[in-house]
Amino acid sequence: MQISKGVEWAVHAAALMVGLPEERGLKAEALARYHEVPTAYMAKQLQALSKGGIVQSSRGAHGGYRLARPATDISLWDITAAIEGYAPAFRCTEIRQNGPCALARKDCKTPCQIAASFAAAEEAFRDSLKSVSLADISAQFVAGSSQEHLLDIMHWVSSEAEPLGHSQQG
Amino acid sequence: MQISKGVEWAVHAAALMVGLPEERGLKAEALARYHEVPTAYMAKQLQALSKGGIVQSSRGAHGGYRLARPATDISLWDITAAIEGYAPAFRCTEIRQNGPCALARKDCKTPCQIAASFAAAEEAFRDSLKSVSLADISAQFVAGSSQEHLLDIMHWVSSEAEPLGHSQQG
DNA sequence: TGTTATTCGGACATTTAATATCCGATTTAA
DNA sequence: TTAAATCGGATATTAAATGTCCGAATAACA
Repeated sequence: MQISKGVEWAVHAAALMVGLPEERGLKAEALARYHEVPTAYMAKQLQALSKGGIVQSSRGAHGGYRLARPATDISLWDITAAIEGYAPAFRCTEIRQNGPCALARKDCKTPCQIAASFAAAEEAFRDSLKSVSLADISAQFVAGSSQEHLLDIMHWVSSEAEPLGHSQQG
Repeated sequence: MQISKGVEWAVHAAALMVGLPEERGLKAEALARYHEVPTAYMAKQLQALSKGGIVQSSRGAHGGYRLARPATDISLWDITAAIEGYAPAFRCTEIRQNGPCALARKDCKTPCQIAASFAAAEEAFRDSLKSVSLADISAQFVAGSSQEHLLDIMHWVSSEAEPLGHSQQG
């Protein structure tokens, strides 16, 4: 029951993109460098975010990534699902249909109590993550940081942010 | 983000043990055979349950397993934790302390908003599983099953359940 | 009381998934 | 048209989950 390390990186990277000016983006290498993580693997997470519609990407010279929609419309669950997929963590293999007291397939239309209980727990997990947006994360971060540190970040972002080309392909 | 298959087996096995008469147990091989799963791997899960204090074990001839305490006092979370461990699924690697805008270690006494949000989601997951006991699972199962099937199971259990020895070691 | 059959417990392979990396496809700007 | 730059998918490597085996310990029986 491990959440991929890529989720952590993806959320941090997405949170950094909240502060990007209009029509500007950050390339994968810069996003990796900001947190000192391996560039190629960071790039892989960004590809997943792109496929999931969380970020827009631009290729070629002066390419990069930026959020595909307002930070208020991106939840932590959206990012987690984009990286980890939507498959439930608890996999019911229907072993109740096995063995000397096996249940017939026709009597297994509804999930067993065990599978249902885990599904409910996972729903509670999802709902909790859905209730937190990138905008929330960003706002709390700003509120809890010194002006010095915030200026430091703004300076770095504006020095790295490039005006994107026009081929933004989701 | 996968929950081990062993958790499914362990919960089903534990649910079967709810119906055991006093002072009787089921051996690992029988518990594996009941659901047609590999004996050695089922045994491994039972060892984890034993270490976690969920079941009592007896070795030697006529040995076996039985629940270590009332089914009302064993939650799905207890079983999940015994198999998967208590480590949180989201691992914060403190990457906020890396890179050109790194935070100083002394400013990282409290977890970041991202780690805190995932911790809250996991707590919701745990709380949901804690609210379901083995007794609940068993009761719902009985309520939803035909008398024919229930008799079938009772017959199998009483034919397999052995009177345990006196070396019950937790 | 010793012996033997039986069962649990931990150490040991194998397979799958997560982690990390590289090179080609595509686009922009000059 | 060319060349530089960046994303995207295919490819290695490592860690974890899955599956198996044999020794340690116990109880029944002679």
